Amino acid sequence: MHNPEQCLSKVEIFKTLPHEIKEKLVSTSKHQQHYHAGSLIKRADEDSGLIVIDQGKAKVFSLDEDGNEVVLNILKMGEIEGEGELFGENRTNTWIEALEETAVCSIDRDKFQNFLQDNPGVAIKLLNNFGKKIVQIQRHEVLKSAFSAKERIWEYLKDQSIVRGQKEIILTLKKKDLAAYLGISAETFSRQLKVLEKEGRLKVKGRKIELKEKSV
Amino acid sequence: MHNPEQCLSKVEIFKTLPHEIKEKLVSTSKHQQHYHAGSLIKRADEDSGLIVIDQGKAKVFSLDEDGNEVVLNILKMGEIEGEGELFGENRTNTWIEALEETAVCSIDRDKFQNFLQDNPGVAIKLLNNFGKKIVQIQRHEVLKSAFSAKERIWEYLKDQSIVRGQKEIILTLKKKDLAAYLGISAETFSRQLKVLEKEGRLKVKGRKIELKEKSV
DNA sequence: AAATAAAATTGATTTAAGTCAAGAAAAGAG
DNA sequence: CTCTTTTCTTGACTTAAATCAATTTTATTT
Repeated sequence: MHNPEQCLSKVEIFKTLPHEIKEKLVSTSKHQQHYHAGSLIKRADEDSGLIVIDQGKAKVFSLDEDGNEVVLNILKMGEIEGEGELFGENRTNTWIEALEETAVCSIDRDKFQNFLQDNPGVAIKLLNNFGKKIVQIQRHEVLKSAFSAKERIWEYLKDQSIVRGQKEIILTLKKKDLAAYLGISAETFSRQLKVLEKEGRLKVKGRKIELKEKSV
Repeated sequence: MHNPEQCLSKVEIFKTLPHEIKEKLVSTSKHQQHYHAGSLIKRADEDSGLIVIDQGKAKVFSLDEDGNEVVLNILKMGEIEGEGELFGENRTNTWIEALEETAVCSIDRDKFQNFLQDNPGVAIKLLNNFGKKIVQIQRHEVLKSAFSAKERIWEYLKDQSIVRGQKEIILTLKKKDLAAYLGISAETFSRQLKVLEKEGRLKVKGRKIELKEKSV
C-alpha cells in the first residue's frame, strides 16, 4: 500500500527534508486518494489545501461564463498545486480533473501555513517553486497569445524533445487533451500536425512523433 | 529628493518591517532611476533583480518570434516584479517598459536571497505575494483565452469598478495599452467599447467610462 | 495659438481557427 | 474476438478579430 511520506518525497521541495521534519509534514496531510480518468479531484469552490500528485496526471482548468474550459496546467507526478488556495487573496476558480488513473495526497491549508512558520527553509524553497511556476505560466500565456496553432504545437514538441533529450517523442497526453492545453480545438490540432508533417518537420506514427534533424 | 526607503515602503510586504531591518534592505538596493514613457526599464536578457515601482506605470511583456508583444502585466506604484529572475529556473524572457514617467528602484538578486535567509518572515509574506500573483496571472490567462473581445473589456471594467468602488471609471491606461493588455487590437477595442455603449451597459466620455446601474 | 505628433475611431477586407457533421481508427468492455 | 465507446481525422462552412488604410480627435511641442 502507498503511504503519505512516499508521496511527499516525490515533491522536489520536500525531498531533502530530514526524516523527522518530513514526519511532521506527513501528520498534517491527508491520506492518498484515488481518482480515475475524468473524475474531479477538486471543484472550484473547494479548499483542498496543497495538492500533491503521487501518481498519474491531472489538468487544472477554469471555466468561463459559457462553460468553456481553459486548461491552465497539466500536473504530473511529484508536482504540487494550490498556491491560489494557500496564499492567494480570495478563493480561486480552478478545477482539477484526473486525466488518467491518478493518486493524490493533500496538505491542510492552515497546518501547512504553520509548518512553514516553523520551517523557513521550506518557505524559501517554496518561493523558488513559485518563481518557476510564474515563469512557466507566463510562457504558457505567451504561447497561447502570440503563436499560431501550428507554432504552438511545434513549440510544445520542441520543448518535449529538449526535456527528454531525444527526437522521438511519445505523447503522454491524449491529443485532445494536448490540444486543450495548447488552447486549440482537436480538429485544428489534427490538421496542423499534418501540415507540420507535410513540411517535413516531423513524422507522426499514432502517438509517436519523430522530429526531423535540422528542425531541432 | 526621493530616497530608497520611501520607495520600499510603498511595497505591501515591506511596509510593516521594523525600521532597522528596512535599513538593511535599503542597503542592498539600487537608487531610484527615472524613465519616461516608452523607454525600457529592463531588457529580456538583463538580470535586474527585484524591481520596485516607486512612481508611474510599466508594462511587462514578452516577444514572440515575429516580434509581437504579449503584455503579461501592468505594474503600478508599490508593485514588484522579478520573481522569474530571482527564483525562476533560467533567465526569463520578459521586457519592462515605462508607460509614463516612471521611477523604480531595484534590489540585487543575491543580496535579496541572503536577506530572505535572515528574515524568514519576509519570505512568507513574499510567498503570499507570489500566490496572489499566480492567481492573477491565471485569471488574466483565462480572460484572454476564453472571453470574446467585448467580454474582456467588460470584465476589465467591472473589475476596475469593484476595486475602486464606483461606477465611474477613469482609465489610467491609454486605450491602446489597455487593448494590448487585454490581448486585442486597438481597433477591436474601439469597436467593442462602442457596442457595449449601444447595449446600454456603459457610457463613454473620452477616458471616462460610466457603468450603468443594473449591469454591475 | 499653430504646428506637429500620437492616439483613437471608422470602414473595407482578409484570415486563422472554431463549429458542425460524418466517418475512420483506436481503445476498452464483455 | 466481437461489440461498444471514445478518440482522431477530414471536409464544408462560419465567424471573430486581425490587418490595412484613411480620417478624426486628442495631446504635445514650439
